[in-house]
Amino acid sequence: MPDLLANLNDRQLAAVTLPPQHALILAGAGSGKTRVLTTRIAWLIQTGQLSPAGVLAVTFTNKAAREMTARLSAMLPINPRGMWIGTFHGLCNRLLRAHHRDAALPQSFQILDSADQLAAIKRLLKASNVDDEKYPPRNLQHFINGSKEAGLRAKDVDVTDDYSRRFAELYAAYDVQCQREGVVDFAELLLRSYELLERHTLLRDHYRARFAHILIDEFQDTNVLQYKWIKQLAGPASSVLAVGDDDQSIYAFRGANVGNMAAFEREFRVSNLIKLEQNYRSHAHILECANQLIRRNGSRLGKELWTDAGAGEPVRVFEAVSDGQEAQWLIEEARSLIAEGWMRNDMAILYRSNAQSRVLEHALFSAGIPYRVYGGLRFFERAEVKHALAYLRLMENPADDTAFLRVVNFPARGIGARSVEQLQDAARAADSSLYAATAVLKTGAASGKMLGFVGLIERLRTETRSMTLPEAVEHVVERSGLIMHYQTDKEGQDRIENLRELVNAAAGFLSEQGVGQDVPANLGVASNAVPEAPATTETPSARPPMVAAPESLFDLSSANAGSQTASVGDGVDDGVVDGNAFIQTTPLASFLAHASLESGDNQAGEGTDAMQLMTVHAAKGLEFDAVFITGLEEGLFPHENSAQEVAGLEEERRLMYVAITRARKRLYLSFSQTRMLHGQTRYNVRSRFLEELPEDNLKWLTPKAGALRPSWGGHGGQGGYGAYGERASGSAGQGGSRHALEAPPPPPWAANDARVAARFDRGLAWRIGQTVAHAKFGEGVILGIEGSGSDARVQVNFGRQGVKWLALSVARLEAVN
DNA sequence: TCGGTTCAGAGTATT
DNA sequence: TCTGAACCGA
Repeated sequence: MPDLLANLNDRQLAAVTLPPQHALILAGAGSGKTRVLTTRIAWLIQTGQLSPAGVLAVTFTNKAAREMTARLSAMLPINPRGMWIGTFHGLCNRLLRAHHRDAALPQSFQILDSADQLAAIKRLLKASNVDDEKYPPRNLQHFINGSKEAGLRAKDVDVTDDYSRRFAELYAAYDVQCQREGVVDFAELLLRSYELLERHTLLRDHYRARFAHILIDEFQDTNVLQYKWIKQLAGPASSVLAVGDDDQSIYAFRGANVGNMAAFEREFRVSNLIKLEQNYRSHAHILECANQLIRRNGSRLGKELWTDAGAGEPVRVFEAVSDGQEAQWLIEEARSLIAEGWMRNDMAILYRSNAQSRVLEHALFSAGIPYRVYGGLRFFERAEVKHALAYLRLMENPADDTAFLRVVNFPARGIGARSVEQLQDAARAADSSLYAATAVLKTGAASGKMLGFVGLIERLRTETRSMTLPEAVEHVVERSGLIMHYQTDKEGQDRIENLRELVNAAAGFLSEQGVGQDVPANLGVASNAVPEAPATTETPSARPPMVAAPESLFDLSSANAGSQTASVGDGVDDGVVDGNAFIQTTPLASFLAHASLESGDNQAGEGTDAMQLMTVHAAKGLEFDAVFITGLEEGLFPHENSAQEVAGLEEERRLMYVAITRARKRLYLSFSQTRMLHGQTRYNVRSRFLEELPEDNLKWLTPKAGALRPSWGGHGGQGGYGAYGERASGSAGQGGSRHALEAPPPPPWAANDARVAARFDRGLAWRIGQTVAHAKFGEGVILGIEGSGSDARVQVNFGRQGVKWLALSVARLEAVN
């Protein structure tokens, strides 16, 4: 047996071999966090202190869960499937499937992703005749999710005025609608299983006794509800190990509550706080920058990274004239790295916002450098894939109105908005699903077409009955008419490819689950083990409502005392319920859940050696030999929407900290004096974060201009803007860049720069782009000029002081340079 | 039901 | 500048 503890440093060793008590591990970037987490589990099992079934390990992303599982199987000679390792949502799904009756859900409840949820909300607003101008669907969605993530049902929400009262009412109506349709949104997965555990004490006690060790990754990213969920599952005999890094908390905007770390320390009386501060990733110059920067944040738990890997190279800083020039410089730099043998895969370009990628992509494309952009549409989010899934969902759960509406007329079968509205009215009157309401519709051509659609779904269900999951998916993709529809579409080839890929995904899913490929998609694998078989009613009219009436919606408690005992006894201990959630339901249902919970990779081409482009957020958790952090400008990074408040600014600073700590060997920071944003050229001041880095660890590739002042000052003519060659040779002269650029041909951005330059000279005393000084606000750059004479006003970007309009007759401005 | 036009808005994002 | 959504006419 391999020695698990070999090569751990003292702190890591201490964390891995902690006694069974609650503990908080403050794990700095690159400090071997995942290794500690997995080795801890392996060590506990290997030393006989813990059985695999006693493990609950929670992550945020499927990727992290997969990595943990993979590392564990490499360390231990056991099948990690017996452990509960997964995302919060994945584990909640598992819990709810296993105890669906106690949770008042149909066994094959469907999961709404954010887009589905928004569609459901829009439908609700329309049905309730709500003015969606006054109550925008997106706001309501935000409100609902925010409330749920705080652990609040509609009745618990603080109502302060008519407006919020209406929101709360709509929240309640939305929950009723979801319940009627047998669907749950992401937040509901969490909240529902939280309530399940809260109300069913037997169930809760069972799991509390079972999970001897609970481990949570990225604890700084947990929201209030997730923390409550953990508290629900942690019993008197459980040990909770929370691993996180408050300095890498960058998701407050989506509900993460760093305060959970301090709360955990207090509420669990944590006596074991271990800091992992030795960094195995970056050279010292890079770490020094990270440390110095993050020290400016208040209210940290406190941590300083160190390395014994040596100083390495200083961090290079480049000032560009335009975003185009920034991109061009970056390409030259990347090219020389590639020439030196660096892998493109090991080089990343980071930016604060997605909009910045365009210029970079354009330049990379023109230069013929392969690149890969992270983000964007994921596989299961593609329209054609969602269409196919909607057919499958409808087969599984006819009450799913969201799925119904998505495909009732796709491919087009002559069912227009009018017919759908009629159907919706009928459904509302009968308090039934749209699917069931088709039987109620008596008259009109609409009725016939609707019945035809329902007939199609019924047929698909019957025809696929004895097929395996991939066969069934293929059958549906074909017979729904989707393939044929896309064949006539001239851009449909890719979509057809994706539909074929969906069939592969289904096959891959089966083998991942370790289930034979010959199991019928529609049949419960172990349906005998489940008290009630899935509903198999044939006709829509005869199909009973999927779930209990809305009145009983949140009555998860007393009435079920009997079944509570039963479900614990039923399955938990003989492994049925605690096994893979797949076992309790049909392959199709679990595949659909899988599709919702794991949106899939966003792009192919992972194998190719390409430069990696992504936002700083997306880079969290990754590392690269060389990293370019671009667009380090006030207003962009830190972003103008965040820089006004201390909390916002500190999160931006943590974001910068995350960005810096991605780099192993070489780090480049760049900013540009001008940047195209929203179709307009913006004049920017360099980011304050650059001032916050220790000068000793930096190497300026361009001369460092005075504080926060662009260096092009008052030169208005075009000459100043062909300055790239000038500038670059200057930096080479300073011994800066290794590959001096010698008077290149007019670069592609020159034209734009010339336009920019032309705008400077308006014959006024002040020019756009000019640097000025103000007694109170300091130095800034003129962004715009309005009016004339005594009415003349100028708009000035004072960097951290913000953008101000100043009347020239009042404000005393001085030209700088 | 479709295709075109018009308009507003534009940050980061996992499940 | 670019995108997505809403709207209108055929």
